[in-house]
Formats: sequence, structure tokens, C-alpha cells
Amino acid sequence: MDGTGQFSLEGAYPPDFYGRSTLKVAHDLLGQYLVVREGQRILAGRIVETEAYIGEDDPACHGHRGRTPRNAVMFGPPGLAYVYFTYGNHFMLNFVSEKEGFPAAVLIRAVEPTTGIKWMIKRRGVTDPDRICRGPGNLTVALGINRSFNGLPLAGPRLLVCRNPARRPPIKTSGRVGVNEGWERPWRFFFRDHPCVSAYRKGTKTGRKE
DNA sequence: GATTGGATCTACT
DNA sequence: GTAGATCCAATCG
Repeated sequence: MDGTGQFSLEGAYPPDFYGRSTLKVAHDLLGQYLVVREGQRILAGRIVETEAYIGEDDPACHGHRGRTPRNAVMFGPPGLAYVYFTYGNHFMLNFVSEKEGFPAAVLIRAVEPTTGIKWMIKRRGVTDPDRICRGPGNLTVALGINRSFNGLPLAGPRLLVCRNPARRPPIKTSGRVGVNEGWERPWRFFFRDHPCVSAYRKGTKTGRKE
């Protein structure tokens, strides 16, 4: 089976799913399929780790200093992909949430690869399935996600988020990874004990307070 | 126009 | 545990 039937547009979440509380969206996204279509090729995996970035009051949210060309998609309608480049070498994949005009998004931090694994291995140069999509920078490499995905709908031909009816493992929360201000908010969601979840790292700034 | 720091990863000590 | 890679957007002058 090629997986195209399993990941049909009919199984995708509509924008309404994203136009809710970001914390609910981040929680509900765990376990669902993230699907990338490259022509006939399908790359997919189960989302196992997310983080919420919510509004101008959240110092870690890109939208907290207002709208700029870079973060404009965050202010747009829910249900779109917000992809940005950081640290000189990494793309980050986010899903825009809440209502239009309110800057919020869910960062996809880790995925358990399920379909097209051999292509992901080729891109990553790593063979351990647990490590292929562990970490937000790694999963965008594995799935071939780049700047051209910014603003794409999450129920479209290239990008798709589909419901997975399987029962979900226990969900845990924690502070967000790599965040210096606002890190104490428990806005990271992940499957407990799942091997594909990224390691927790504190904010990198040396001056970070406890 | 220059500076600074970042929602990271890997490799090395 | 810590450093270096590497680029871009935001900020300041």
C-alpha cells in the first residue's frame, strides 16, 4: 500500500480545528499524522511532541513585538503552516492557531516516522528511526520542509494533518525547550517515554534566570 | 550600514 | 558541559 488512501484530504482537520485555544490544539495534535506529499512520494509520521506560542503577552512568541514580514503568517487565519529559519541552519515548522489577527502557533518538535522512512534516512544521513525526526530542525530536514512551505494550508496537496484514531499514550507537559523568557510556562506537550521525543534542554542564554 | 542574538544540532573535551 | 557552524531578521544609529 502506498498510503495515499490513508492520508486523504477527507481525513484532514479543517481550519476550525486550529482556530481554538492554542494549548488545546497543541495537546490534540499529539498522535496525529503529519503528511508531506512530493509528487507521488508520501512522507508521514505521528506527531509526538509540540509546543505552544501564544500572543503578544508571551515573550517567547515571535508575535509578541507585533507584526513583521517574517511573522506575518502567525497573524493570519488558523490552519496555515508558519515556517521560519533560525540559528543559521534550521527551519522550524509551526501550525497557526487561534483567530485571525491573534499571533499564536504550535511548534512541531518531533515526529515518529511511519511512511517514506527510507527517503528520510537519505536526507538525514541517520538510520536510527528514533532519531530521524527528533527535534524541530531535524524533522524539517527529513520531511524536506523549507521556506516554500510558509503559508501553506494544513489541508492541502503538499501538506496535510490527518486524524489518527489509534489510542494515545500518556501525555506529559513541561517548560518549553530553548526558551529564555517565559520558559516556565508548561506549554510543551509530549508522549511520556516515547523514544522519538527530543531531549529537554534549558534555554541557552548564559544569563538565563532560574 | 553594523550589530546582535536566536523556538538548534552535532561533535568534541 | 561547552563550542562552533552559519544566516537572517530585528534593532539601533
